[in-house]
Amino acid sequence: MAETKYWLFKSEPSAYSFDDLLNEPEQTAEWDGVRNYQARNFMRDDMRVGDRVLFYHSSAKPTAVVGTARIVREAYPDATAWDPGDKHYDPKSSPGETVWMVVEIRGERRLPNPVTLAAVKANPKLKDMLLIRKGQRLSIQPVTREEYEEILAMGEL
DNA sequence: GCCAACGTTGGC
DNA sequence: GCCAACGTTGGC
Repeated sequence: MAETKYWLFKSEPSAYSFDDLLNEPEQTAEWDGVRNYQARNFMRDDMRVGDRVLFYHSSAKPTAVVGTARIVREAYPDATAWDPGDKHYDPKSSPGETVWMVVEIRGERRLPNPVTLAAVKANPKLKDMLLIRKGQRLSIQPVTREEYEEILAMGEL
């Protein structure tokens, strides 16, 4: 059996929040609109059902990890890429020649105590997280098991 | 609203 | 293949 992996997904809550995810049927949503090759490669090549996800609110007050989720469906083509009316339309992609992919995630649990970016930066155990690396903008990032568990511990009161 | 950092595009 | 210009991300 493949080893469980750990991820951090960023979302601007004004566009799509953790509450939005929890309000979906089955708390499950397609993670579409990703238009970055590195993030796509993580989804396409590395994510497996059961992998754990930290859900992070960017451009929010405060910016924080607010909940957990799981990968519930592995990568398949992102149909929003060939919808001319979609915000993330990309003419490079077509049903015959897929460029962009999605996975599905299921919202799991809201953290009682959201772990703010400031709290992450203040914790020496988390000093290597990509999230706090200068200039790091990836919307999907790998996280180590240790980092994931530290965030969860901080997320309890 | 500003702007640094980064990825992508396109001219050459 | 280089690199300047441009668009986007995201913290502040």
